[in-house]
Amino acid sequence: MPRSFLVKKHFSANKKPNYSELESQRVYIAPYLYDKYASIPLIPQPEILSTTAYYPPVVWDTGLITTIFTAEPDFQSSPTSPAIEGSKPLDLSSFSSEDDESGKTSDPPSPASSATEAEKFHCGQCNKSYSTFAGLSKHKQLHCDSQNRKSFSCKYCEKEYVSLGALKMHIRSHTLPCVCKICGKAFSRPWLLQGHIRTHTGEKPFSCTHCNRAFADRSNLRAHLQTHSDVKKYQCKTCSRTFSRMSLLHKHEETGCSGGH
DNA sequence: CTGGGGAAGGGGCCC
DNA sequence: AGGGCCCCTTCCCCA
Repeated sequence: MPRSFLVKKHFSANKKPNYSELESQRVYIAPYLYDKYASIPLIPQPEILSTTAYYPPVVWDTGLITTIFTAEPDFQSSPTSPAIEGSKPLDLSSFSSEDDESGKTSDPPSPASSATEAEKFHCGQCNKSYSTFAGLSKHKQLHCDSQNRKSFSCKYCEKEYVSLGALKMHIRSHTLPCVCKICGKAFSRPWLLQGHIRTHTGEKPFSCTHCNRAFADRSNLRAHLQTHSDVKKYQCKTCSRTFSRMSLLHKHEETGCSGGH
């Protein structure tokens, strides 16, 4: 069943996008998806056009996919993108629940906790460390340099951001420039569209090493891995019962933990 | 009712 | 400085 209820419609009537600075932006297909790279000049759909300039959407169709497959790569595939090598399932054994316990958790990322001797740039305000000056500068701009903080307000909603980049990214959630030609769903970012495309292709590159299941989404695999663990990640403070997902814990708490489970 | 899967949104960090 | 990717989280559906 389509989950269009979760997808903001691209043709909202009260949208009046006119962000000229975003006009020239193109949406790229990430290289790790099809092992090719393409820059796609786009033709806005009539129903989302206004008399003002508009943020051009990506329109997916089979012809586009063909273009992607035949396009000359414009840059090398990112080494930090282990994801998709053809349609070969990925071995995510490193994402076992044990690793999750010792590694990243739902806690906010803590640069200091992963600090190495190379992280020699320290924030005087909060003592966090960064390996590069650029990293420290961005941190200070976002969090610890209040006198330099600026407010970039979204014209579509009440949200404010401390950087133009953050605002631009947020605005995409309003303009939804990435449109699936197959079903018409619109997404804010190319990789969200990529994930969506997998629902059409059936591609599931993330496989569980404990069973034969495979997943289209890494996070879903991570959640699945919890089901193989006796002691799950999310624990009720009242009854100590553990759950594989935070949502299940929340549901457990909301329905009233009796403390005796 | 509960647990798990599918799909998607969005913030933060790294390059 | 900005794009890409990772990760967490949420929501809904279904068995």
